[in-house]
Amino acid sequence: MSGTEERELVTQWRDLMTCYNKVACDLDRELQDQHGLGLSEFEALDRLIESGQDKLRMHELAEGMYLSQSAFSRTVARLERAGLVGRSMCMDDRRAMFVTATENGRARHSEARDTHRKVLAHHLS
Amino acid sequence: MSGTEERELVTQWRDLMTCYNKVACDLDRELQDQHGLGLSEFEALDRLIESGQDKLRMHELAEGMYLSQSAFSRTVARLERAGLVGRSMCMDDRRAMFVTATENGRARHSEARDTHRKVLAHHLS
DNA sequence: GTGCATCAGATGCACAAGCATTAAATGTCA
DNA sequence: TGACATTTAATGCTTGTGCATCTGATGCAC
Repeated sequence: MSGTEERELVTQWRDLMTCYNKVACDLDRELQDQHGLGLSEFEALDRLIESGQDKLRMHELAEGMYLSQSAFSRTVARLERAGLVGRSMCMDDRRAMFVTATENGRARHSEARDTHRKVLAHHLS
Repeated sequence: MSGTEERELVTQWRDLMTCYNKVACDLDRELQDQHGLGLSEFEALDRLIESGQDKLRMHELAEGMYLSQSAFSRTVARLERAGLVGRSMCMDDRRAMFVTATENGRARHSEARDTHRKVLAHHLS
């Protein structure tokens, strides 16, 4: 790997970090201030509702998310504590838990969605 | 904003999150395991050494970094505790602190650099 | 000079993250 | 059936982060 290639790689990575952190930070602040939702909370809620499914297993919802298993588990716990999702047993596999959006959850998501899209539009191309 | 545009925006953002978190997590783990350096620690050390300057003010070094002021302050404190950088008063402006890489700091950076570049090359185009 | 805004950096605090571990249910194979 | 590995999700623990605040030093206007 040449020195020039290295430099480009590092520059690319730094740009990525800067961009990600700017957006994530701004997004988190806006969602928190205006809707009382953290970034990962919104993300989980968003994916749950947009899946079109009434209920999803934890594992299915976690799929494709950027969080570790433990962080995800706690995120859903926070959403549940806030009354935005409900959890129920899965009878087919009693290890698994179903997650469902509550009415409050859908309402909150609907409100927060605009903020989310607006911040993204502002930062990304 | 049309629905299609929205979808693209969200997809773009999710890809960015996924990519960033994969790289950051992997990078942090490798740097930590192999060299006892956290991601931000390496980043600060890297920028300090690559600046070509013998010493930099905290503020100058923080410039362009993705961290908040407090997080950056603590990062340098950790580096100092590890003996990788030194801090000294700036006589021109006694509010400011100079940061300098120590011999140990340069050595550690030199070792870690390869790991860093390798992980980046593996993940980024 | 005095007063006041501003700036550099450190710190108290609350919280979300990852790692390792745990508990219980399920799968597998003899 | 019984023993053992695997999977699903939760939890104890430590640590890094951002926000707000604090302490000093500097700049500026009067």
